[in-house]
Amino acid sequence: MKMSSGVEWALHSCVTLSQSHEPVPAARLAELHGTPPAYTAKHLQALSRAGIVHSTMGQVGGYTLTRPASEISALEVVQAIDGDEPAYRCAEIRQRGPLGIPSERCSRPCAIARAMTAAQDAWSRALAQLSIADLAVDIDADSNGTAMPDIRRWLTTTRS
Amino acid sequence: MKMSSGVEWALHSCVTLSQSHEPVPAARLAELHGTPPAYTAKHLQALSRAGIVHSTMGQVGGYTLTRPASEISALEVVQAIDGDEPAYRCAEIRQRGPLGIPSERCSRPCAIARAMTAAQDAWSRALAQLSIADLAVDIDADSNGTAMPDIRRWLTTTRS
DNA sequence: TTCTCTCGGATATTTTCTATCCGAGTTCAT
DNA sequence: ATGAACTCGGATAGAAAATATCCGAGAGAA
Repeated sequence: MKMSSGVEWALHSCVTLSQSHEPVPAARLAELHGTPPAYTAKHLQALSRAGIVHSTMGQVGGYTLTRPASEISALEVVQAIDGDEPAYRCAEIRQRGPLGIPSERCSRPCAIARAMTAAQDAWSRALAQLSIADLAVDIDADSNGTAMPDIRRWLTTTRS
Repeated sequence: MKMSSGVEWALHSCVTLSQSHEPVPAARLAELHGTPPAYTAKHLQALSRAGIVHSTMGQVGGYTLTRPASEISALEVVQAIDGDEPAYRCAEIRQRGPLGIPSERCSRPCAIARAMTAAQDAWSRALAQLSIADLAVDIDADSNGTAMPDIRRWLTTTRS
């Protein structure tokens, strides 16, 4: 049970985008984060499909957040990249084998599946109550308030 | 982020083993659950390595639980099969790129990694407070009290 | 109108998971 | 005591998924 490495890039990208009201190209995000340009772009496309970022084509195009960073949860980003299907998928073992239970008697999910669903719900709640804006604040605090200004400055001044 | 399908087989196997004080061979568990025999055996070996089940060799050998089912958590079984390393592994993006933070300034983990760790902890807690005995009770209740007696009867009477 | 720069989906490569087989070791019956 | 049958255990192929990449389609600026 491991998460795609793209999740990390996507979350960092969203935090970066929260610092810019102008479109930021995928190649620029990849350069800032030191990640493979083409693969980073692919993950941003997933964010676009999920409605988290908006893509602008053309010469001064790039990606922008579709909503305020405080209204985008970390869970949305994770699900956009890693998929929204639960980690545990019940194969209905209880219906198989010599003691298999007929399906008409299986109205509610298996007890094991219920436990796994409850655990995943706890995981989801923890990420749902955390916004991209919260992450930006935390990252900025870790650097004594220099990280976000540095990003804003780099985005506006530096040109490849 | 998906969990190995062997987790489901392992949990069902542990519930079944909790109904027998005599060793149950891997092939028998596979037959009962309708799962691939060889692959089921491989997962039981993982449980053995984790100290959850004890293997007995020889003609009347098989697997038994090393502890009472009430003292074996679902989390232990999941970690034995799926591995105990966290789903999110921070690649330290904050240290890379033109705005990379020197490693000596990264005493605590990245804010994103902290959030992911907190989410995984919530998930782990939900599974840690659930025992194999609890699962057996729940599964039995779903069948109006017929499932566990049926398993005990099948284990003692049926012979391949 | 032309050109440059952007995103988007289709395409190879690597890694992981799934599934299987055969040998080492142990116990029971003779 | 001996032999035979049954068990687990690790090493071995095959399939699926994730990783990483490239090139074409589309939009805006000059």
